[in-house]
Amino acid sequence: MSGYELHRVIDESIGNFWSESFGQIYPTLKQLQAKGLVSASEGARLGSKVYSLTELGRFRFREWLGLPAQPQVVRNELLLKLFFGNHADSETVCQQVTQERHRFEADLAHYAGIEARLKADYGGHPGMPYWLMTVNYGKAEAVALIGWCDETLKQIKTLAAKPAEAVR
Amino acid sequence: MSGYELHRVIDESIGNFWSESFGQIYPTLKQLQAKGLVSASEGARLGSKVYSLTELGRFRFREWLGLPAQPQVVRNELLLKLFFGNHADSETVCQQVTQERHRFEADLAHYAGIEARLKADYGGHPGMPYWLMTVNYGKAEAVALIGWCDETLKQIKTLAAKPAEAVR
DNA sequence: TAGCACATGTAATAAGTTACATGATTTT
DNA sequence: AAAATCATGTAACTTATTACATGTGCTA
Repeated sequence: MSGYELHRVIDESIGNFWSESFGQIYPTLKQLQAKGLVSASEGARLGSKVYSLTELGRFRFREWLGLPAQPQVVRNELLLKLFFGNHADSETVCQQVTQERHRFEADLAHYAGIEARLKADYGGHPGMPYWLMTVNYGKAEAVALIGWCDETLKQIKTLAAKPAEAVR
Repeated sequence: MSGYELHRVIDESIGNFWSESFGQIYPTLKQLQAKGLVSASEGARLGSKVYSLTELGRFRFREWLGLPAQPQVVRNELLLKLFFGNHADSETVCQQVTQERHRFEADLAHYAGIEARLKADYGGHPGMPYWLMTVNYGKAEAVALIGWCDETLKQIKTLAAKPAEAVR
């Protein structure tokens, strides 16, 4: 597909856990072409290009699938702020946690939408079971962290009510 | 504290969800000093500096605590590979998921260690309840995702056994 | 014909890691 | 005396986003 199309498809399919900008996509496609991993042909419009994996590219792709996935470096601003929670008033901290809870709720709704659209548009596709597994990852995470938000909000309120007991 | 100490303390306290390298720490301390948010004084060693928050710095810090936490852009290589699971054999995919499961188990053990050390070394500290909340976040996430790993591994094995039924 | 979606690409900027260079102090 | 730890700092590099510049082709 074209770089433009690639961008849209990435957003729509794996947007929950991956993203690429045009500034990455276009230069990378050129590099991949230089390495012989993709080939370009004329698109429908003037100046547009349609890329396909070469045989070498497909081989390298499968090779990559077997390489152990590297975990990314996590930077969680909510937790950073929560860590210093005793320097803020409890309302401020609750606001932060509540906002995160809303975010996870929105994620869940989003996942439900994706799942429905996926099943409606691509029923029977061999990739489907794997696509749903990635959605389930997000769901499992969101459900667990909504539970954490609720528990944490309760704890913060308890702390605010009886600050003397909090330190025990 | 000194830049060096800051690096160590960050690793030991909030290392689960935040990290800073020397290449960030030293230039940033200088910038903070230029802005009047921290002040530097002579350390115990020749050439070493000990930084403290100024009153303005402490004010800005509290201000920052109230600003809504921004979620970071997630890039999950495991899910990216899993998404293309139908292009690999099921053993390869299982390996990836199993590796992730090991990672989460290791995280859990790590959190247990942190919690024990925290309670032993800083019992009664007013920050403790908040510190434990950040640990609990990691625990909740890890437990949920270990569950997802188990469920996913089961599904992949089912797919491998009856590929024809998989797509339904 | 105006506006939107399609389409490519580069430059400026941001954010951060790694490696290197250097040296003091403490511990073994 | 050697090794480890404490300590500062810079330069090179990597990775990625955002904004900008430019233009095509369809549709209301």
